[in-house]
Amino acid sequence: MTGKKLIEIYQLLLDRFGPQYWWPGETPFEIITGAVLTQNTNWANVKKAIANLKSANLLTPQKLHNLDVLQLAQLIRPAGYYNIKAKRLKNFLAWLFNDHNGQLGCLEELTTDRLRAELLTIKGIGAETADSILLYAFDRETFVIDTYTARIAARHGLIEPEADYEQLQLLFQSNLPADTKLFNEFHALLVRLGKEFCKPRALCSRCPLEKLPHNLEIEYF
DNA sequence: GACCAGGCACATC
DNA sequence: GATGTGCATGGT
Repeated sequence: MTGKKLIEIYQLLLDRFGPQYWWPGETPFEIITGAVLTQNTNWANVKKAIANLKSANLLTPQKLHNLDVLQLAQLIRPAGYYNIKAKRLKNFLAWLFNDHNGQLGCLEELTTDRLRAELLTIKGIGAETADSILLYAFDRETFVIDTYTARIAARHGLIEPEADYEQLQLLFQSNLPADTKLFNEFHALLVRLGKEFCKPRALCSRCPLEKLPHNLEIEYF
């Protein structure tokens, strides 16, 4: 695997789909909230939950921190898993207020490694959610690995299908220039590709990357 | 009605 | 350490 090849894939996707303008969210806190709500969930459902929070004028760290967890759960219901996600948002806010004065701005002072490590201590924030927050809310040079990215990389023989999160992240981070704009757009484009062409139980048909060596031994992932 | 969606923690072996 | 399971709504 070479950086050149990944860049070629990126350029091909950008030519095909155009810029995706990620992350869809107006503020860092909206991005963080969306990152938790979208766990294993269609973004259309997340939008409804975020719209509920916005129309209730509650989409700030302070207001959600003060809100009863059961009320929060009801507001985010459309996003699914609403009880556990309400708790996860509360866990994030407890950390923010207990350890960082309730100020997202305080997090800017932390190194990326430190911030990532702290995010991962929060129950409900795993590797992908942490990296989404780092890249899209804090503009840190971290490549986000999601289900689509893993599936696409495996099917196109960019990596072994058993590769874990760290190996996948290393693939992208060690073969691309550390550029948040690039990481942002590339990941968004991979999700776009995944949604349209890389379904779990069907081989891609007319995949935009089909000129790449497609590993036909791997039927499903 | 089955399948899928921009995961994660926890139980069990 | 690997594998299985609960969490849940809403669109196709």
